[in-house]
Amino acid sequence: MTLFWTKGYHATSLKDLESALNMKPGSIYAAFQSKETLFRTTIDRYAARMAAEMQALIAKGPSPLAALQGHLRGLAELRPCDRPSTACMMVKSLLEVPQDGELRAFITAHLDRVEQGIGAALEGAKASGELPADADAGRLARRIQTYIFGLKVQAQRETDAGRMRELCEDLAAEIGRAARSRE
Amino acid sequence: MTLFWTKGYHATSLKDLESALNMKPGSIYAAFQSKETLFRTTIDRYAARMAAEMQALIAKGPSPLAALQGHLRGLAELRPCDRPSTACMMVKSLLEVPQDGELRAFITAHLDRVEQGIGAALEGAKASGELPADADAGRLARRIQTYIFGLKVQAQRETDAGRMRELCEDLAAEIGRAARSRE
DNA sequence: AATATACTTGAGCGATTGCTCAATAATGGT
DNA sequence: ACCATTATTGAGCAATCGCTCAAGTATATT
Repeated sequence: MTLFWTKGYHATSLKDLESALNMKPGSIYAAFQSKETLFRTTIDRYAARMAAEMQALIAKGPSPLAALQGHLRGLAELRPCDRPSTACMMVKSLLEVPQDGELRAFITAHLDRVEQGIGAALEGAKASGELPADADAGRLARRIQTYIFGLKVQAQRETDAGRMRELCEDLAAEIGRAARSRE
Repeated sequence: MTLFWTKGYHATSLKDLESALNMKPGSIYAAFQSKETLFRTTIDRYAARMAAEMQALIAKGPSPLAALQGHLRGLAELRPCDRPSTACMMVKSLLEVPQDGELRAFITAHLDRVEQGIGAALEGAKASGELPADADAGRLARRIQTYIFGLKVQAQRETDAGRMRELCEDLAAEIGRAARSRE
């Protein structure tokens, strides 16, 4: 996963995978049927972790909205040393994979699931009164996901930690404002 | 450019380039010294066009801020048939290229320039009173660029045109609100 | 201990990668 | 019309790509 995450699908060779997995080509092809299938499996695992983290985050936080705001603020602390890459593997893969291929559909399906996860959390926020009853949870969810995408791209190039913190703060605050006024 | 834009750097082979440029390998290596140099040249050209479009947009619009808002709304109309890809070639390349390489620095430098272009336009907005005099132009510029990044990623997966329009509208409106209140 | 089953090995396949270079064609100056 | 210069050609290089498979090694069953 680290390999695909950092180098991307095309730039990761089987030699890379052999040494990382400590397996010879034959074993790799016995376990996974092809490089693409292995990649797909990796994406699955990554998506599952992503969804679980999101779930845990929302469950642990004081409230769904506060948790999501906290998540956005947390993106300021992304450091290349902690994780393989500050970028989202899903977004990297989305942009790398051919437009009309099945891999593309596979990835977008996962992103849809994450978006719906956020949406479900926001529905919960509506039920508890944190969000107005007439708020459009799906629309706000899409917006939050867009913020996350944008922030993780920025994290790839931003060198100044302070500015990154400002940016995350701005977007987190923005979510709060958007939630207060009805959409 | 179309090739690198749609397929990405690694997935574009010299055979692809040969047929697209209608040149044999020798000529390509006489004109550009390597695939990477050709890619770099392409990025340069793309960045120049990007900057020029941005400049033209701001010059043509009723005001800098309105022009930027209009640009965000315009992202809803991105269609794969118009341009090679709805994604930004710069962002695609940023995510594909190795973290510490010189190509990375090359791309981030271009993105910095675009950000500063937006910042300069916002300074103009301050001068004309469209933006409060104490507003942080650079900070807002970074935010707008982040929105653009996020929206162009979303454009890669969003199938529903209406939802995309909503999203762009939300972010465009948000820029207006952020500009009105001081940062 | 013998046998059946499952997993691993690594040499090497054909195809493709980015790229070179001697030979050839086109161009421009006089 | 001539030659010097510049540009193009395309066969093909070494290296690498993703991948296969017969042979070998470990594990489980009896």
